[in-house]
Amino acid sequence: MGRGKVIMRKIDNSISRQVTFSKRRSGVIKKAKELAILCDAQVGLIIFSSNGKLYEYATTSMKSIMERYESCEEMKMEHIEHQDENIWKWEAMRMKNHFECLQDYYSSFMGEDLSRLNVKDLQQLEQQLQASLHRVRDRKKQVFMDEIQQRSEKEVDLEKENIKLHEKISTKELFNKHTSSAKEDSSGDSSRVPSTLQLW
Amino acid sequence: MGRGKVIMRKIDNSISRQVTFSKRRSGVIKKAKELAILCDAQVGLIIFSSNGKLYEYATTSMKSIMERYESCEEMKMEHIEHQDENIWKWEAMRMKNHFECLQDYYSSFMGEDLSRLNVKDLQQLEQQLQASLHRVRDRKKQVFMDEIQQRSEKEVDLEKENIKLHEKISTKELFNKHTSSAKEDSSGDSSRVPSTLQLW
DNA sequence: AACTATTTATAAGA
DNA sequence: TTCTTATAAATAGTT
Repeated sequence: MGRGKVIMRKIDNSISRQVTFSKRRSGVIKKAKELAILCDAQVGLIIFSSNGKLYEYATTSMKSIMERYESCEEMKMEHIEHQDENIWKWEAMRMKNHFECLQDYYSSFMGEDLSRLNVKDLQQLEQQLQASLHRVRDRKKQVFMDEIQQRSEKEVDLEKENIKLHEKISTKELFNKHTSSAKEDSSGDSSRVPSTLQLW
Repeated sequence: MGRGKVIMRKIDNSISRQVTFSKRRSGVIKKAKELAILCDAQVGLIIFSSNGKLYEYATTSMKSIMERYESCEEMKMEHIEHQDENIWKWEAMRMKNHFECLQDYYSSFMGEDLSRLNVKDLQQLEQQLQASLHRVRDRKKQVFMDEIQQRSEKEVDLEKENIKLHEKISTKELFNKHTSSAKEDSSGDSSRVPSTLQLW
């Protein structure tokens, strides 16, 4: 909405960045006010300019909004704790969200014809995309590594337990053989259980 | 911006209020994102619908934004209390705040411990940090230059006034010499005052 | 700070 | 809900 389309990245020129900040800041605050009034919503908006100046808008008081937010967060946490069921689902959603966010940021570039951008712009875009990709990949790798680590630890524990159980059974059999006559042949079965892998 | 002008008051119809909320909520969040990206601002936006559902957007994390807000509020209070007392203290705190902002940005950008980063990432991070440092230094320099400029202007004014006073005194002495006999020797003192520097 | 050509957001309709 | 479209509103570039 202006004389030209705007590319979604930090405005290089400091002066025009400041001017745009001033214009858009008031725009966003106006929109927030309208949302609050029209839709009976509670809104809190905090903006720090790049030189660190604070601007704010809140329907009631920022303090009360932030308190309400905090209590909401607590509730969310509790909810997540209770559904320890599947971390992976949550993680997947987090990744999806992250990806969608990146897509949002860069879809404007992708949809446009890149021929309009100069070499500098393209290089910058390339770098940004690469950096983002790295972040996502790194995070993904980390998550996988954690999972493998966990599973490996569990495996070790199970193996140990397995060995103990074998020993127990062997001892019991020895005891049985010495104190009474053999009635059943159960020793063969237990010795056939593989000691290196447990498929639970 | 729609088929008709909209009156700024709570929408009566619950259904259309919800629809409008949904549309405008995403609009405001989009605007906030754009402001953050284009103008390199830090933004935190909290929205509660009239049914109490929470929606949010934050450039870094809401927690860090809120903390920064709190520290800013404190600063404001102190600044108001001490008023004009010390501009420099305030400036120092502003710089600190700015630095914390950068820290926020880069900690979220790179994850947490650097041991996981490769050479390329480290180099990139180094470059970015250097650029940021430059920004901070430039700002600092600017502040110093402004101060020097102010003082220099004040000095010039004082010098001018000084010269005028000297002239006045000289004239008076001349008048006194001509109209009455010499009683006191005060002319020597005034001529000894240096005309180029005033140590107030 | 204003202006205005355009883009963008969105109200109403489907 | 989601898409479409006419129109209001925001704003980029300019003065």
